[in-house]
Amino acid sequence: MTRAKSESDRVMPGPDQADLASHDDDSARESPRRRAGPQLKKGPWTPAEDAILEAYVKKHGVQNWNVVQKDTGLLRCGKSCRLRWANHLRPDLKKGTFTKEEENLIIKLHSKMGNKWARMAARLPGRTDNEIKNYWNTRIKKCQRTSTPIYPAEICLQASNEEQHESADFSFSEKLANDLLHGNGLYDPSSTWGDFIDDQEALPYAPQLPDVSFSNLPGLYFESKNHGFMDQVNQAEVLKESEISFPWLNAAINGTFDGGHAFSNGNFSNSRPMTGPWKMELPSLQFAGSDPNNWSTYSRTWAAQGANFADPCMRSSAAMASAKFEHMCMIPGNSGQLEEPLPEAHAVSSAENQQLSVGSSSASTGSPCDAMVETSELHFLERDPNLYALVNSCSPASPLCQASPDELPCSDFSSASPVFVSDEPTITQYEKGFLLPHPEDSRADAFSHWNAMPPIFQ
DNA sequence: AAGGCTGTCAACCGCTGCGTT
DNA sequence: AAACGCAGCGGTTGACAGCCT
Repeated sequence: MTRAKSESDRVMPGPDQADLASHDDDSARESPRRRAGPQLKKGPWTPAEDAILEAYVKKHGVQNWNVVQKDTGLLRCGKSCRLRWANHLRPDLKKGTFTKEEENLIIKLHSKMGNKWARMAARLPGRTDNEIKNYWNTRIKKCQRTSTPIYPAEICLQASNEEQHESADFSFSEKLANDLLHGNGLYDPSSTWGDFIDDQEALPYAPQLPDVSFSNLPGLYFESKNHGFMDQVNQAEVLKESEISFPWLNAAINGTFDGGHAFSNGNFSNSRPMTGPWKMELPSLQFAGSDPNNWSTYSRTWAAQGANFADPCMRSSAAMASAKFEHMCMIPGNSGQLEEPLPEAHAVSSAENQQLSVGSSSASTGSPCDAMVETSELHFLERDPNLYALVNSCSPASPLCQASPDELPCSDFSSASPVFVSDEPTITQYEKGFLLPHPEDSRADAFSHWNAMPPIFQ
């Protein structure tokens, strides 16, 4: 849809109008925590306010935004000033709709980064994170409505080719994420895992598997509004598949148990150091009850399921989701957010061998695994012989399973920091050919809109 | 013509990381 | 080490305009 007015033509409300609006705003949205001081305006900026802010920034530069209000008399908080400047008044802003090239770039970047709008904006000169975010959200809606792939094949292919030039290392995770993205309407059902590994022409456009898969892939299934994931998945097969298709996963878990190494961040690192914290978001699973002390039951229940996945890639994806979910959710004694939903999981244990129906609520609502898991609690494998057997049955042919614990993409479990929050990267080395992405390239949210997936998931 | 729907945009909110005290 | 403040980020919401029926 084309807007009648360009950004620059957009009619700002006049001062009177804005004032009226802001008064309404203030009375309705006044924060009780607001500090004493002048009543700050909210709502649309007036041209006069813009002029004041612009003049101030041109004169003093971008420094302490909270000072702006004091110095200029603007009745806007520092945050509001900063936002206004960054998104509208900056001289280097490019106005107007995105060009086709920019759109393609956004799609490509999103396939690599996920919802890292600011980072994407840095790659799009003159564009703001807000613009990109709005564009993407609109795109998501559109794709959802039309059941079209979020990542068009040509874009993915392009990204694939470029990445092959950019990196000499074939990223296992990228391949894997590619696999997952095939589920995004782009999946080639003829592809096998072997092909996946061997096929250098496969699309690495959606790299950074660990974060992708673990934080978001579960939602791919769990958030499906029309079908319960568990209605379709043979969990035993899923777990088995995980051994075949995701040796590193099992190896990682193995490492956790055997060598004190694990993917404790829920992320893997390549040779570059991991920087910054990592929070894993997990699917929202809604059960009728729970056993607060036995998440492992869940894995057994899954393993007992008896349906089939139609294609290997979906199984692969599910396997990852499954394994990760188990990995996290079976950890007893999780603190924080995990405890609250724990009772819901009780039904799982009491409903063993029954098919689970998985809720479709958004991942943001009280997921059992929406938690920061304490590393000190990661002895879950010891408590679940079934899973222990599973993870130890990792294919010996897989590179990572042959790797020593030190080679595994795992962080030190002895750390007291939360499992999925990493302050200190400890993973630096991988089996050759299985390099995992740098966190900064990780698409933490790339699959955050899986509920917008085409019919293959619906 | 009117109302509903959709797309676009701007802005706010809460959270997090980081630097400073 | 803890508290605090600031900057930045991502999610969400509301307003508005255009399209469709």
